[in-house]
Amino acid sequence: MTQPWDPYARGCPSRVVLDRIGDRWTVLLVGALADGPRRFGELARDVDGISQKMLTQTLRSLERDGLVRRTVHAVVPPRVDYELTDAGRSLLGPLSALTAWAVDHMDDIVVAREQFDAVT
Amino acid sequence: MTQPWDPYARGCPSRVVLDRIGDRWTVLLVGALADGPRRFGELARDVDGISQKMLTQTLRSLERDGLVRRTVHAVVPPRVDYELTDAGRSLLGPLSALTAWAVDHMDDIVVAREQFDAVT
DNA sequence: CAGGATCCCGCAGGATACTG
DNA sequence: CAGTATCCTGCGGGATCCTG
Repeated sequence: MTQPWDPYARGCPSRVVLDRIGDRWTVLLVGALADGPRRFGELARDVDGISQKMLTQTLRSLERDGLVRRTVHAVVPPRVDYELTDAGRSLLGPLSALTAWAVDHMDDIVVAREQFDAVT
Repeated sequence: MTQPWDPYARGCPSRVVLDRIGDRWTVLLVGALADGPRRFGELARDVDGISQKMLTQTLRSLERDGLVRRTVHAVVPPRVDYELTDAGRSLLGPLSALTAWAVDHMDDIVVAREQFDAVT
């Protein structure tokens, strides 16, 4: 239980990673790439509500972190594929556990909120 | 695999939950409460870098979602305990999987970033 | 089609001061 | 001690227009 690293400490590298997860779109995007390579436009359509700017930006961050590989095909019109690296795929497990939890508990949470708001 | 709910859809309640996880402090705070009840001041000290405002705010959100229970002891000086509810504790599993992943991969990620930045 | 470049607004969130 | 109240700023992030 005693971890060599303390995620709660400000300087800890693992916290950097947690911050990345804490990005609104990262989780959604990794999930959207779960089933294989996707093109820019596909991702824009799949992840509801994301802007091109955020899509580009998040994709870059993931690429920078070595979680996503970007492949440019020299054709016209341009074609660019994004796919998870091995590291990226390894994140899928923990993430799906999280979304599963989300789906399992969303009803309870919605109810809890309504009760809380009713009192306040 | 085919979920009845689509977390990628904007209106899906599960997305609300994901947004909550996507809060910078939520994950850290839930982790800090893992071992049992904690007082306000303890949490402020344990979670490095959090401001009082954010601590209060995040704690409220968690309480509102039914993940944390707030107990006020009528003594002077005031004493307030925060502890995870059953629902809150159920989040611990998925979350620890995530932090474990973070600790496991942080080195790779740091290296990947340096390489990426070196090229760019 | 895949993005880069800009403009701009809202609000997350920090710092500080005050209170029961 | 455990907050609330207020002020203020950075930047997250959307909308829009442009290019190879």
